[in-house]
Amino acid sequence: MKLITRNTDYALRAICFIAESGKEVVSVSSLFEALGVPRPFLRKILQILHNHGVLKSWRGKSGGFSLLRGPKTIFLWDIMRIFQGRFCLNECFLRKRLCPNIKKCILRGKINRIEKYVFSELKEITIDCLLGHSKIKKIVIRR
Amino acid sequence: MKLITRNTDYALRAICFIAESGKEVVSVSSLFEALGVPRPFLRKILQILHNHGVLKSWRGKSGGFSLLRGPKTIFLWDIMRIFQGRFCLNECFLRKRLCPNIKKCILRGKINRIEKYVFSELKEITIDCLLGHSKIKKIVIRR
DNA sequence: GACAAATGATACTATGATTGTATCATTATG
DNA sequence: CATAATGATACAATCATAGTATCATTTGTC
Repeated sequence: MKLITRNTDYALRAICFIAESGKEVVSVSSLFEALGVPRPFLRKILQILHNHGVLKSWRGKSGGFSLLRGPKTIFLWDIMRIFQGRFCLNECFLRKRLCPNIKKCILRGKINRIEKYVFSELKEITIDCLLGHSKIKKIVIRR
Repeated sequence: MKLITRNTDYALRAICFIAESGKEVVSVSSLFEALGVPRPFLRKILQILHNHGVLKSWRGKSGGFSLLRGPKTIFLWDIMRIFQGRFCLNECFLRKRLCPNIKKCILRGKINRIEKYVFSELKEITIDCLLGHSKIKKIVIRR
């Protein structure tokens, strides 16, 4: 079980790369070469990020994508929400129906406590947290 | 994303029911009636629990399953391991290969910290924790 | 001993989410 | 006006989870 799915992961790699590239606009081509993420999949992911107001896009020749906001104001949590929907560690179903015991369930309470902690930790993480911040502007593929 | 999958969930329900039933041996039939879990699936789950030394089984007419150990010595963690394998919130893959950046990855470190906490919380939970412990021995369907 | 009711073992199927591909339309640059 | 980029969107593959089916074996009861 993964906390972060592949598309969120790829999105993060792409955003970090754009943030660290120092360029105004980064094309799918250069992202593809740098990250090794499947090209059409990467494209789709970038378009979704654009549609959700994370990236700015530039169409036409020498077009590409750039960040709409600074790395300190882009949160991992938001990216996860975009690709993974509502976060929930509990799935209280019994044969596709809500479990009839949901109110009394002791385990549910315990999982919810854990979930709360995980939430709060994840919510702290920004793209800026994930960058290398090395003085030498070396491009590094990172998650 | 679920912390606990359906089969683990059903296994827990079954174990709790057996623990609370007060009977020596509980058949799949009675578990099925009480829990509403798909019968053949339930059977499979119980057999797996038996093979992993969680349940004792009694073959032949009026057979069934019983707990091999007391509820205080059966851990949620063990049941999860049986059905969900090794617990891991990180999946550091890039196109089916281990991500080349795995050592420097900052996100990885953060997820691992969260994982550690989740581990430690889950490891505390025993079947006994999940039981109702009401004086009146009322059978309740619970997770 | 025959039958019925239980589990043992195991192979198969269905479903759904994730992951990825393909294609055509549109836009901007040189 | 050709080319290289994104926009939109439908389609396909893969995989894990969830669930089913079947035959063999064991045991209690009449």
